[in-house]
Amino acid sequence: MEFVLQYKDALSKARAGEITTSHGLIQTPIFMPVGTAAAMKGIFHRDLLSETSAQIILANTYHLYLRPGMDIIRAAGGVHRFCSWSGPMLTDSGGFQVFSLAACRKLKEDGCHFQSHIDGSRHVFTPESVMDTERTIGADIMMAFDECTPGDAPRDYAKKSLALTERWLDRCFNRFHQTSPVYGYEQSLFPIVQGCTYADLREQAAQNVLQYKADGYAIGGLAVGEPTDVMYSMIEVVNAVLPQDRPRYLMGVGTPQNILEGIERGVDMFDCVMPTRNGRNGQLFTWQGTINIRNKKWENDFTALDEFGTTFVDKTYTKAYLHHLFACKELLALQIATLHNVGFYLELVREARKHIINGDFSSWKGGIITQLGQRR
RNA sequence: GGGAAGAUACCAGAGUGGCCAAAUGGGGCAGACUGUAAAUCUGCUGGUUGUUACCUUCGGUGGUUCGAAUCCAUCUCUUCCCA
Repeated sequence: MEFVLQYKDALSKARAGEITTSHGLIQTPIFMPVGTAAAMKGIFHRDLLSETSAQIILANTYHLYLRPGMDIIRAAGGVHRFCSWSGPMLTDSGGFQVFSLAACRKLKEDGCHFQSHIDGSRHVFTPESVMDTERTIGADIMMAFDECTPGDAPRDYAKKSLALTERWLDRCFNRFHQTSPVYGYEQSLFPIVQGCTYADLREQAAQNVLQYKADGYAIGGLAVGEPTDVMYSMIEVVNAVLPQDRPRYLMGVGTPQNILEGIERGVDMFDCVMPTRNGRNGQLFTWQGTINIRNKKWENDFTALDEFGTTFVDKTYTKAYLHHLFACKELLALQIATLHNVGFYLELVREARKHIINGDFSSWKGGIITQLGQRR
């Protein structure tokens, strides 16, 4: 994997660059749609490509490990072939499930002991086993196995948690270097900076990951309960330490506003379930802010779904029609809303990149934030 | 013509003397959702009022009772069964 930093904004930390992977180019800043089980809920990969111009998508180690299991992925020839996506892919390690499935797991020094949310069966995820699993899945970018620390963790816990993540990180890189790609193309491993909401822990964590000379670096453990302003300041602390010549990935973020603020602070890559999940729940992201298409006010609005939208659904369908589809719980509603939202997110980062290159990112961003609404 | 059951809030449907402004679904209205246990979850859904409180409601009318959606009488309507 290679990263070329192409443009740097004069008035902010915003950057535009290009990542080269074995499965193609990624122009940054980029948003990566989340397809946890190697599927974008409600969108054909074909449409993801042709309608939203998605350049890289996510899948999840924990979920793919449980279903369909590594035997099937290996037999399929890796995740790209299995799900028919020929572009770049990234796998999260299961570190987020340490957080989101806290109710069914025990953290130990060796790793995380999960009890499957599907059938209750027990599975131990160690840094080594996760590296092996991510090798088998075969994504272009593998994430280190970490503990995603809750945003409201007290300092003592955050410190202990970070220390565990750092010991695991060392084991991840050891295993990563001891093993080879299964399918012949290169894979990269990104470490994840934790440290919760404590600036000194974040800075120390950022310093610590530098030793691995990774192809890219991630900022994790944000947008997990802490105030948004705190998230922004943590990004600043970490990005001040991370190298300029490697991509920075802010994990799990976020709202359109969060993404613009992240870009302004030097983040290159984002992922979030928000456009897909919220879309399925009737929330549409637009340049005028979010709308809840289930609200009665759209019942007789026969204007285009989104006159500024870039996907075919935006001009093909009306707000009234999508409102109706949600009221009837039609499957088509989920497809339309999801495609629209993912299309919007990718248009958002394309525009950001364009304005970074044009040299007017800051003023453009200010205007857009006003348009979207300051909230969140 | 004879017999039986029933009428409850937008709909369906519990309740069968006080704890009932009335369970539960559905529908409706709004909100939440950030490395996906999520096509999910939460709140509200007679009126006025600040969660206290009061007022008007359980087919109509009239009773019994300290007190009625609940008991009695009667009327109207609905459904089913037998001819």
